[in-house]
Amino acid sequence: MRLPRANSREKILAAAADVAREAGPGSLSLEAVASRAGVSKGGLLYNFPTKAKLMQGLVESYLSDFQKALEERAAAADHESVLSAYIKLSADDCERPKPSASWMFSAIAEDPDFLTPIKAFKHQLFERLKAETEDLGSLLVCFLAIEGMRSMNLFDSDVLSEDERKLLVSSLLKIAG
Amino acid sequence: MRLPRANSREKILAAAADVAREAGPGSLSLEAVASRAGVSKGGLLYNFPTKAKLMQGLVESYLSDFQKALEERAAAADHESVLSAYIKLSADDCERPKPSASWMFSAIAEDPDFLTPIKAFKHQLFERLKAETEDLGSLLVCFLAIEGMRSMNLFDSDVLSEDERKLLVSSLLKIAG
DNA sequence: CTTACTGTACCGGCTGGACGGTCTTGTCAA
DNA sequence: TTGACAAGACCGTCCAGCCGGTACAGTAAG
Repeated sequence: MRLPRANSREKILAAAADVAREAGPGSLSLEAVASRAGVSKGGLLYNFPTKAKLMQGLVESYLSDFQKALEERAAAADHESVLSAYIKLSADDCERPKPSASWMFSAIAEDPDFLTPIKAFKHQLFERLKAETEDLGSLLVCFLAIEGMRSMNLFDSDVLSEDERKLLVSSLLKIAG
Repeated sequence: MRLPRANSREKILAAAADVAREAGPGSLSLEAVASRAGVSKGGLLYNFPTKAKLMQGLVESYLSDFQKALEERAAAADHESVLSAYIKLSADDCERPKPSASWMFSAIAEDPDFLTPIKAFKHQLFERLKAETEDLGSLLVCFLAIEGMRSMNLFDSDVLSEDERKLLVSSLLKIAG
């Protein structure tokens, strides 16, 4: 029934993220992903020969999406710092009530090393921000606070109210200068 | 070989945390925990009738340990705020290179609801801090930055150097007032 | 135009193994 | 004797990975 013109890879990746978010990270099985993506298990394995490759694909697409979004924001208003762009981007990401990256937990359970590229990316981003910021203390506070915001969103922990998050973002932007 | 009076429960809990940390959160099986704790599978199931109960035990002991440590610190120097105590406690916790709570990933994979008590605890802590702090903006930044520090430690992400972490902590303490 | 070949994309059943949980039997200390 | 385990066999379930098909698409010879 060869579907006309669908990029199966992206469909599968999106389906995997959906399954992890909705059924829980522990329910991210190949069959669940295949069924969700409207693809047979064989078709899934054709695109991703192993579960590890699927996880890797998830990480890579996550990272490239993030980098693209960050670059776009940083380029759009070149008078503002990368740090500000990062703050705003993260705030927008965390606006969405449901965590979009629950699959990360599945990846960690599979093998903690899957997160290595993400760590490397963060390290690189941090170095980039250091080069642009004069006050290291402020940068540290901002960077870690964003990290905290992202982690809370990831853990689906709604400790902060809407207003509080807005206040947080504005405080961070002020600190960032 | 019945050992005299060793509290098996705690031994098992500690073993579970060790297994998750060393073999990865995905390798936290009952057999692995039992073997690590020097206990038979039957013995483990005697103490924790089900895996869910084991996870629950992990969460509860984590929370009670944390609360105890926080209370001790806050009481030791009653001239300092709870926020300062929380900052210092978290800094000390993150000093240890290896994350001590990888089991959390296992718990999430098993069932995300296991984290509910932890979320509730954090919410409660946040409310307590709000009552004590006059500047909500500063509190938010501090609270989230600590969250970020803890999450980085949890994910075993060593983006910050030793010096940077110290600078961060002193910056936070300054913001906390 | 047709037939035959080839490669791509995908289907779906199968299996071997791991895991959680149960149950039975044995053992030792209080 | 009884409570707190030890030891491990056993079962049902689930799942990743493999494999043998299948339905096209493109190409190219005849």
